[in-house]
Amino acid sequence: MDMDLDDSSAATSGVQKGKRLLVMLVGAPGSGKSTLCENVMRASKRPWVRVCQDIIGNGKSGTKAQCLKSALSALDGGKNVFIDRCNLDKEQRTEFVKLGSPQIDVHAVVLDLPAQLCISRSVKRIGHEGNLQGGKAAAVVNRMLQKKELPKLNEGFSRIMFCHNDAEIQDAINTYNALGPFDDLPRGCFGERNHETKIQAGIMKFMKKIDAPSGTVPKESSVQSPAPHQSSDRTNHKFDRQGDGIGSTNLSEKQEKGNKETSICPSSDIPTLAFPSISTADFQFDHDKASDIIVEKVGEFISKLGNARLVLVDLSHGSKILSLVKAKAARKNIDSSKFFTFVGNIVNLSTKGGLCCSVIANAANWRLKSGGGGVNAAIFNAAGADLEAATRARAKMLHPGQALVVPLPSASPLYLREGVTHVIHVLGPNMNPQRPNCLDNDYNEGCKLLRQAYTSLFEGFMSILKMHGNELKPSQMLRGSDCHLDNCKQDSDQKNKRSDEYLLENSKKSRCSPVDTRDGEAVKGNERSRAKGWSSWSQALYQIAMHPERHKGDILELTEDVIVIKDCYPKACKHLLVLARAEHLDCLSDVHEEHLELLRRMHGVGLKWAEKFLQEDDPSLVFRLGYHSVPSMQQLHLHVISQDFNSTHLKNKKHWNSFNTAFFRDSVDVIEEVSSNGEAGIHDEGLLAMELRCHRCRSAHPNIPRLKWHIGSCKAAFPVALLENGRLVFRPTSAMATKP
DNA sequence: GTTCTAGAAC
DNA sequence: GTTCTAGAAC
Repeated sequence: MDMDLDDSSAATSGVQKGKRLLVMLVGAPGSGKSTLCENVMRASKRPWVRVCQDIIGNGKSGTKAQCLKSALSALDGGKNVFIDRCNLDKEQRTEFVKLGSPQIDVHAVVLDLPAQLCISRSVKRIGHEGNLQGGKAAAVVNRMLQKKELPKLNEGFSRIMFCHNDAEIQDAINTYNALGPFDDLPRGCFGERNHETKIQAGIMKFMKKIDAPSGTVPKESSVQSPAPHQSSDRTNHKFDRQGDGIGSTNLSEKQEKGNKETSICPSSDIPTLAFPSISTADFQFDHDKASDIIVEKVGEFISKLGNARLVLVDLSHGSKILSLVKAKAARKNIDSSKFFTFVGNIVNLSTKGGLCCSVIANAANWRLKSGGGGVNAAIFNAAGADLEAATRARAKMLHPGQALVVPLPSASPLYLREGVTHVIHVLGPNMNPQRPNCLDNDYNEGCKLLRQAYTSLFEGFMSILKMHGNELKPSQMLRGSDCHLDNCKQDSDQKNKRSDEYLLENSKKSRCSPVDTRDGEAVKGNERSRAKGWSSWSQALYQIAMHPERHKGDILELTEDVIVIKDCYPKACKHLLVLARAEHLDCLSDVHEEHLELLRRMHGVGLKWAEKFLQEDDPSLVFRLGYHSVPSMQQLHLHVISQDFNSTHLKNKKHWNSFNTAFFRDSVDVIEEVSSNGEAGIHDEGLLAMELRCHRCRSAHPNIPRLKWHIGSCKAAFPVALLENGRLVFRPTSAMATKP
C-alpha cells in the first residue's frame, strides 16, 4: 500500500463484499475532514482507505493525479475510500466522481462550518500534514471559501450530507460507522441549508412522487428543487397585451391546479424578459428619444435572442412610452411575437396578467437599494429581503448605463409566486434635477447612456440564456408521466447555479469612485467625471493635475508630465503622491501600453523622492511605491509611502488594507504587467475588508488600535515577496534598493 | 477621500 | 461604562 493511504485498523485486511463507497469530503482546511476520517476508520465495520493529498507524495503534499490513482487502486482492492482534500469546487471533484460505477457509490460529506471557526482552527494548529497553519492559513482559508461551490447531486453523487456544526459531523460519523458491508445509505441530499426544501415538497406533491428516503436517514432529508417551472406549452398573451391583437390563451385547468398547489407560477416555454422603460419615469428622460432608443436596441438584439422574447411593460393603459414604442416597432417591422408591449405591474405579470417572465428588469437607483418609488420599490418589496441581500453580495452600486444580473433567491416570493428567476438591475441616465447625477438636459450624453443601459440589459438577459440554455423545457418534466427526479434536479441545478458569471456590465470598466449621493443635488464637475461618476470631493487630484498654477503652495515638484504633492492625509511618516498629468487617465484600469513611459517616469520620480527622504531625513525608513487597484480619487496617482504607517490619519481597516493587501499594486509590478500584457491587474475591493495583519510578521490583530500598537514595535523582517524585485526601497547603501 | 454617529463589541 | 467599526452624509 502507498504511504499516502491510511488503512482502517478495524478492517485492514477486509475486502468489501457489497457495494464500495467513495466518500468525498468537502470542506475548508480546519473544517474537520481528517478527524472525521479518523473517527470512521477507527470504528467502522468496513475496510476504509483515506486518500489525503497533503501526504500523498511520500508523506508530503502531492497532486490530484496521485490521489486519483491511489483511490482507484484502493477501490479495485475492495476498499471504501475517503477523499480527504478540500474539493471545494466542482472542477476539483469531477475526476473523482468519475470513479463511481454500478458497484461504487460516490457520496459527498460537506463540512460547511463557519469560516471563522475553520480559520481559527487552521491558524492555531501545529504539525499540520499540509503545513497549513499559523498566519498563512487564514488567508488561504479565506481565499478558498470565497470560491466555494457546494456539491450537487447532478455532479454524479448518489448522496450528499451537509454538516454545519460538530454535532452534525458526529451524525455523519455515526452514519458511516453504522454501515455494515452490505448496507446501503439512502440517496439524495441531507441537511442542506437552503430554502428549497419547501419548494421541493410542493413540486413532489404536484408530481405525486413523494418518496421519503428510509432506513438510517436523518429526518431532515430533502432533495434539491427544480427552479420554478415554466409549465405551459403555449404563449400567454392573456389579458391587456397591447398592440397586434394576438389572441389570448387561458391557462389550462391542470396548470391552474398545479399552480395553486405548488405556489409556482405557470409560464411559457419561451424565455421572456420583461422590462420597464428606463429613465422615462422619475428620471424624466424625453419619451420620444427614449422610444427611438428602445426600438433601436430591441431591433439590434432581437435576432440574437433565439426564441426568447422581450416585453416592454408599463402600468398605465394610456402610457405614452408604450404607444410610441408600439408604433415605432410596427414601422420597423419588428417581429411582434418576439417583442411586444404589455400593460401590467411588473411584479405580478404572471398571477395578474398571465404573462410569465422568468427575467424582469428593474429601473434601479445607483445604490441598488430598495425604496424610492415606482418599479424599483415595487420589485424590492415584492421580492423580499433576499433580493437585497443577493444584490448586495454582487455589487454595491451601479453607474448610469450599467446593468447587474442577480439570480433571485429561491425563497423569494417573486420567485415562488411569479416564477421570476432573475432580476436585472439597470441604471439609466437622469434628466431630473431633483435626482443625483442630473445631465442638465445633455441629451448627447443621455442618449449614449440610455443606449448603453439597454445594451447592458439585453446582454445580461443573453448571458442568462447562455448559462441556462435557451432550449430548456422544464414544463415537459413536470407534465411528463415518466418525469424522472434526476432530470428535474439536473435542470434545477442548472437554473440555480449561482456564479459571478451573472455579473455583467456593459461599461468598459468599473469606475473608480462612488458617485455623489445626495438626492436633489446635481453633481458638478467636468464632463468626463460626470459620465464616470466622480463626485466633487474625488476630483481634487484631477484639479491639481490639470491646473497646477492654482495649487502652487501644495506642489513639491512639477514637470511636463507629473506633479508631486504631499498626501493631504498621510498614512505614514512620509507619504507623497506622484500625479500623472495626462487627461483621461483616472485610475489603473485606464493604463495601457502607451502609458508605459509615463509609468516609468512616475516611478523614477517617486524613487528619487524616497531616496531623498532616506538620505536627508531618516535612513531607517523603508518605502514602497504603488497604486491602489481602485482609487477613491480621480487621476492616476502613485503612492510613495514609508512603511512605518505611523500616522493619526490611518484610522480604519480600509486605510490599512489599501496599502497592505494585494489591493496595493507595486509600481514595479504594474510596469512589468503593462509591459507584457498591455494592462495591470486590478485586485478586488473585497480585499479591503480582510482581517488586519501586520505587514512584516503577518500576525493578525482584532482592531486598528491593537494593530497600530503592534506595528509600532514589530521589527520582523519583511515578507520575502516584498523584498524581491525592488518592491521595497531601503537606504541607498542597501543591496535591496533596485530600480526596475 | 473625511467626518459623524449609531450601535456593536468589549 | 468605553472603545471601535461601519455606514451615511458630505
